[in-house]
Formats: sequence, structure tokens, C-alpha cells
Amino acid sequence: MSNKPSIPQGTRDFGPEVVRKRQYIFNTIRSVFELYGFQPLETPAMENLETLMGKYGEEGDKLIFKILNNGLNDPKNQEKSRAGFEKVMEGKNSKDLTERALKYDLTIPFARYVAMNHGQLTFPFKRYQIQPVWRADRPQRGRYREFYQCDADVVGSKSLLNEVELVNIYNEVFTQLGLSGYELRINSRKILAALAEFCGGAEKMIDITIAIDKLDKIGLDKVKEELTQRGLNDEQISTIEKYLLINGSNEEKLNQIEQLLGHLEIGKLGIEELKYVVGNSQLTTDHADSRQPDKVGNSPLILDFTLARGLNYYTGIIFEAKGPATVKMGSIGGGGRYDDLTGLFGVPNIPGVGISFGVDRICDVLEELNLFPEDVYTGTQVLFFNMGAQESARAFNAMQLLRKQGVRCELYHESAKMDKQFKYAEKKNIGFIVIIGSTEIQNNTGVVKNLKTGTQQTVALADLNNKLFI
RNA sequence: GAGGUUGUAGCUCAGUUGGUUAGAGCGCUAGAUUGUGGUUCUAGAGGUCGAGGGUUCGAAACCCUUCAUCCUCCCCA
Repeated sequence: MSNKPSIPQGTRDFGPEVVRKRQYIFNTIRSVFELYGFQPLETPAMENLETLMGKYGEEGDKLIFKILNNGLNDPKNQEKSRAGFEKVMEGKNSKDLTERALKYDLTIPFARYVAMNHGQLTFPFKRYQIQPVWRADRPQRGRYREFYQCDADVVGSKSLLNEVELVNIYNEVFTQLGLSGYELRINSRKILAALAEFCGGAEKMIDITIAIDKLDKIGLDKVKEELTQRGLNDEQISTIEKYLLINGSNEEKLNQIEQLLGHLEIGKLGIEELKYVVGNSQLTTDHADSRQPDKVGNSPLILDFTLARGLNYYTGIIFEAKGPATVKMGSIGGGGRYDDLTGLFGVPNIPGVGISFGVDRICDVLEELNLFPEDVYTGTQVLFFNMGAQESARAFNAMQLLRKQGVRCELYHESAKMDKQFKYAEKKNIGFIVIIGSTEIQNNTGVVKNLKTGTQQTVALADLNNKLFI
């Protein structure tokens, strides 16, 4: 009966080393967000269920973690509880059973916040948010039930300059993380809408996008099969095929899409958006496109008309960031423009655009590619050996002086054999040790040893300073 | 929600058609070595074989149930 302790499925503990790696990513993203003028925001772990339901599509609703109400067994609530349970058994939601839920992403809570505070905010409001979110998904590679998102959103501005900035944020972050070879795929919902219209009906848009989004995975023939299953006729499918065969550099793709969908009003709008964003992003060009490996020299920003993205509130430009093609991992970031997100909460006409970084997946990718810098592994810089009562008292004084200079130090917790203290330093990846024993006490000195090189020198305690430990 | 994989020491894993006391490497502890680590050598500790039930003279192995895990689909970060 004495079960081993455990944690819920899809959640993880993070040990010291992993936390350091994650903080390295968090800090990189945060500093870039700040660099671009975004301000921090935090919202509660839980939201009212009502706030979240219906915002992420049918599938999304199923993946929301719901929180059971308290006091269900209270005699005065029992009747309601039973009725609520019946409703849930029918597949409906019941406030009598659950009225709160863990947040599913950061965008909807942000929209809720903006709707509640739009009177006080200065627009355009640029906020970033770094917090965990929860999804009741089945865990697998790169998929967790609790994971962090890092979002940056701009609300209250229709300018495409925002999209251009967000593209550059992606580029800056991934470049700083050493993730060259990442891809930032971009499309516009308006293009997808135009395709649907051209194929005879806006109501077909979801069917079409779900199918063509899979092109990468299942190939053209299977996509056509799926389109047939979803009720598209041969003529429509042949149009979609033309659409899917669009190929070449971003410029070439734009020309081809113009020929195909440029005659439609919404298509024209989408093309203009993409032209603006692609044309103004000014990214460096030392990246390769995994779908066209022969064309080295493309920008990491890649036009991809098959990109759909599930979240149904997007209306304009959409983004999806992927790691280098060599790493098998889903998207490591995504985002897009939404014209009227706060409208869902009764405050219309506040357009917005935002992006998100998936830290947990980025961490997995950096791990796989060995891209963490050497110094993320270093915590303590200097270990003072404990050579006895008097000796350690002297060491403690010296250590405190060093700490005042910002050097991260510790004193071994008890007097022990040097062998043991050396091994402790080694395991904690501490680069330097300082030995203050009886000889050193007499001379008022300490022995400073660099464990990486093995060299050591005797230094007057008064001369101990941070420059010795670099 | 559907399908599959694996579960043996702290970690990574062996374990033959079911057969005595379940093994290895790494790690851990101690010693060689009482002021100089990483190397080497020696010794030692450490297991309800995921849990429960069944088949059998006998189960880590075969069957059932259950839990956990990882992976695939759906969808996504």
C-alpha cells in the first residue's frame, strides 16, 4: 500500500541543472521582449471556465483542465451536484460542478484582461507574459500537460509594422540561442479564406485548411483523398492542387498566388499583407528551407500557403516557428493576428497580433543539438575548503569579502578530507577552490587553485578579489 | 479519445525452451592516500524483479487484471 511518490502525468520536476537551462532561455526571450518595448503581465493560473470555453475550437475545449468545485457534498448543494453530474455525463458543462479551469494559453486570458482594463490602458498596449499553461493532452515527445509559454502581443494597432517587429523578435531570440536553421513559416488567413471562396464556399474553409495543413506529413495524394472525403469535388480539388504546387522563393510564390487568387478581394488583401511583412522584415539570409534544400540562401522567413494553425480566432497573418529540420519536433512557437479578440468579452474593435515561444520544446531542441553555452552549468564559482575550526573561521571571513564583490562562493560544510572536498567541487562544476589551512593562517594567505587547469597560486588574503576567478 | 511499447539495484540495461543463492557497467561508501581532485587498484553496501491475482513441483519469464511510462494518431507549444 505504501505507494512510491509520484507526480501527475505529463508534469515534470526540474532539477538545478535543468532550471538553469530553462532560465537561460527565459532570460533570452525576456530581454528581447523588453528590448522591443513590451511590458510584463501576469494572470492567474485559473480562469473562469466560461472565459475559456469555445475559444479554442471543439478539440481545444476537450483539452481544458477543469477544476472541481468545492463543497459539492454540502447537503444544501447535493441536489445541484447530482444535476450537474448528469449534465456532464451528457457531455455538457455544468457550473454546478466546475466553474473554474486551468488556463490553456496566454492569449485568451490576456484578451480578458484587456477587455476588463481597456479604460486604463495606453494603446497600443504591448505586453509580454511568461507563465505555465495546462492542457489535458496525452503526453508524448515534446508534449507536456504543463508547459510554459512566452507570449508577446500588441493590441490596439492594425499596423503591419507590428508583424514585422514580431518576425524580428523571433529572429533575434533564435539567433541569440544559436538556433540557426530555424524556420519561421508565415501565411495569412485571408489567403486561406480566398482559396475557400474560390472553391465555392467560405464554409469549406475549415475542411480545406485541416486537409492541406497535413501536406508535409502525408503527401499530396493523401491530402487529395482527404479533401474528397470532406466533400470537395474534382474541380475544387484541382484548384487546391494548383495552390499546393506553388513553389520557389518567397517572391516567386507571391507571383503565383497572385495569379491564382489575386482577382478576389480578400485574396488581394492577404497578398498585400504578406508582401509588406516579407518585404520589410530584413532578415539575414544564411538560412536554408527544409522543403527546398537545394535553395540555400533563403531567409528563415518562409511563405507557406499550407500553414493553417488551429486556433480559430486568427484573422490575418499567422506564424509558426519550427526548429531545424534535423530535429523531429513540432512547432516551437506560433502566433498571428486577430481582429477582434476582446469582442468575445464585450469590448469590440481592439485588434491585436501576437506570438508565442514554447520554452519546453525549445529546451528539448537545444538539448538535442547541444546548444547550451558552457557557463549555464556553473553555479558556485569558488569553494573554500574547510580545514578545521580556526581555519574555516578565517575562510568564512575571506569568503564574505569575496561575496561582497559579487563572487558566488561557498564554504565546505564541515571539516573533511581534501579528497572529499575536491570531489564535491568537481561534481558541482565549481571552477576554483581556496585552501586556508594552518600554514596559510600563519602567513595570512590562501591557496587559490584553478580546477580546470590545475594551476595554483598563493595569494595574500587581502588581495583576494573577483579577478582571480575568471 | 483510439492504437502500440516498455516496466529487473540510485542510473543505463543483461537475464537462454520456466529450474538452485537474480547479474554487469556507471554511481555510492570505505581503504590504498592525515595538505592536492579527475586516473588506477581493492573491498563493501544496495533488489517486495511496477502492483494484485492465476497456471505450475517450481515464475523475473507464461495467462488475467491494474498502475506507471514512452511512442503514434487526433490536435498542438
